[in-house]
Amino acid sequence: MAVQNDKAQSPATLMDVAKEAQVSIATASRVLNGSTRKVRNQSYVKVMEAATKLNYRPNAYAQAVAKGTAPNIVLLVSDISDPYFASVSQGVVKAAAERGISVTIGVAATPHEELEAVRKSVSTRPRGIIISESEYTDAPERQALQTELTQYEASGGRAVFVLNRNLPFPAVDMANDVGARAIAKLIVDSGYTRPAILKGDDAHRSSKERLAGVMEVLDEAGITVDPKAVANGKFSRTDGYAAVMQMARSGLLKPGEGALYDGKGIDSIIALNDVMAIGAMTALRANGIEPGREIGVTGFGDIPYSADVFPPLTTVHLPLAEMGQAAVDSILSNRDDGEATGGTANRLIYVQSAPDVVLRGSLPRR
Amino acid sequence: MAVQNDKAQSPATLMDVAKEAQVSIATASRVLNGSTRKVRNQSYVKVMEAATKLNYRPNAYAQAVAKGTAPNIVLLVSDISDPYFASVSQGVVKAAAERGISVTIGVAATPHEELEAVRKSVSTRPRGIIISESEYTDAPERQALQTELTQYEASGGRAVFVLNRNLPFPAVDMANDVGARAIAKLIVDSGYTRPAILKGDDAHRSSKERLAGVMEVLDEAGITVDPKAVANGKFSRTDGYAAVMQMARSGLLKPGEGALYDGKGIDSIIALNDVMAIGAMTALRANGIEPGREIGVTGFGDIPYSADVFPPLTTVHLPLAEMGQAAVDSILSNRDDGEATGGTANRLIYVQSAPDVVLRGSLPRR
DNA sequence: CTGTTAGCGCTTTCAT
DNA sequence: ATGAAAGCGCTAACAG
Repeated sequence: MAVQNDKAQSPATLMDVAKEAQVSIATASRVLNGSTRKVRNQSYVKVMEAATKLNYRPNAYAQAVAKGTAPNIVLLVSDISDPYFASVSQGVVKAAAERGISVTIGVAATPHEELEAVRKSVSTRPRGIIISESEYTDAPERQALQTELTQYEASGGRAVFVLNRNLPFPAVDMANDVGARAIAKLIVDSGYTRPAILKGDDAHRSSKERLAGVMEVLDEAGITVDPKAVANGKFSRTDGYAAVMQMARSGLLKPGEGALYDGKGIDSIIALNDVMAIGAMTALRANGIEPGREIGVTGFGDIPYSADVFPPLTTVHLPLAEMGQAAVDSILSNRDDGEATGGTANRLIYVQSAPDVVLRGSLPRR
Repeated sequence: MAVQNDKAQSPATLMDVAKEAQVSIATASRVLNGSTRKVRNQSYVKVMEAATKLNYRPNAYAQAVAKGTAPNIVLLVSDISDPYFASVSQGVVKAAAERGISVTIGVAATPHEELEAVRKSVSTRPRGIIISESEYTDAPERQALQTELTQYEASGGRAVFVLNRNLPFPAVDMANDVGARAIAKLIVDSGYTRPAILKGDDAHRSSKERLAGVMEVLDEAGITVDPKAVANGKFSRTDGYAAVMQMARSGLLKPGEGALYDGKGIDSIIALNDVMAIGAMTALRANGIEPGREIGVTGFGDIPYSADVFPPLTTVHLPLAEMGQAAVDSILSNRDDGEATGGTANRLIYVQSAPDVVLRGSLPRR
């Protein structure tokens, strides 16, 4: 019976390589990792050969400890499987990969989880922390989060919010209000007069801004939104679906029966988010109502699949992936560039493209 | 003018805490991180207070170096924004988080990138590497990848494939053939006789298995698939769309004109993957054909949004998130449990639920 | 160009 | 129960 020799065999270390190549460990380090190589060609070759032979892989953690930082950033989202976050993540991962930086994705759905996630992240001393969270601007954890991030920045890290900045840190932002006004204008111009609105939590920054923009235009147009036609929810497919089902159950959807708009029912649904809009469309169908025909629907975000539902969703285009990239760029940018403008704290990072309306089939002219 | 004191201020270290609490660094370590705490209550309190006061956060890298491993696993996908991967990722992240493990997500779209990603991952000495890649079972990198992973396993790591294992390592698998036969049977039983098939690359394992299952049933039913009605592509929305557009351009879609099935055209589309099916439906519409009415459509996977397209997609349900969880479980499971069954190499990890067909509107009876 | 030698922050025997 | 000290694998001065 063989000796217990199938134990885990640890990977070759720099020292192993140095020995094999008969050079000092410092030299080995220089050729294998160091930047400006000032090594004799002969040693270089010897080290490379030894490394290959031993299948050497540097220990990233040891490097990180020795250097003080590691080439990685962490991205916090509330749900990776939400197409919105998926698109942002894609941009983040791509931009990071191009710079040789890896990204750790953490999921945090509640303010509490978020705080915990940030704490854990800080332990990892990343170059930056991107928070692409979507809920709650005012939670009890808010203060603790701010403290944590401030501390983190003081130690050289960079915190960046994406689209829903609710604390004094740099943030990638888009003109939510502009997009909201555009979509509302389209509603008005297309002849709709009795909209329902599907919004997010009032503490949700983006939702609030979009709502404000929409209301402004509606007001100007002399359209009064029936309070009963404004539904709350999270920015999720499920809540969009639920909101419409609720309206249906209350008999608020059908003209005549409904108490909405003096019994005339709604003629459109303005969802402040694409997935809500998609959920709403499905719910409409579940009630025998053809979305886009009987009731116009609009979204916000232009996630990839908004073009594949039927009728295809008219929505506001947000450059999701670019926003993710911008966040990474911001983290990796020169650390002192905020000095001149009074610190980095409140810097807003705008992505080039504007939030334009994408016209598709879900909102035909009346 | 103040001294340059706004420099990055490094976070408190264990030593700082120890000093502050007036105990040894070892004691501090024990209360803050060590498992079985055998520390006097008094010291415990002192250390905790000091840690809080100094806002101590352990340096994860230093811990990793000292311990030899770190609590993290890496997940490789080819595209996070694909709902399929997003769902799997969700399961992975969730399961990992429950065990206090963080997951680093890497994106690798080509075999080459994949190999590079694995190499980089290994540097990070993770507990495990999950590969949820979808293309190419035979690429030149294949051998190198196997070597790399074998080495990795030898050093105590765990490699796990998800659904598309193409190398001798453990894999989370589902009975693709069973699902495929079921969907094909449904096609036949529903009265369809002239299907088009949208498949992935022939080197793609899942695609191959599904195709085989479908063909088997079709054969049994005496249905001969017109070769021109079989389209290749990647498992992507875009390729599904493109495949159908291509058929349309070639005049293969419409009865009479088409050369398919003796000029009678296809009556259904069997996509071996949901996103392809969704792309195909949109393409059908772009050609004035109503999916689900004129031409039946089926998918495979049951991604979240397959219920939101119209008509809702009839597809094979795959427990995506559960598969991700299973991969994590496998990595974290006892390392020696494979011994009895002749090693861990070829172990297949089946997830409980079966690949059942989900009946929705896209495939009405004829 | 290359080797020596301190650390980096933390864990973990080994004594006490 | 607690402290001293030896690493973990690697980088970065600092001398040659």
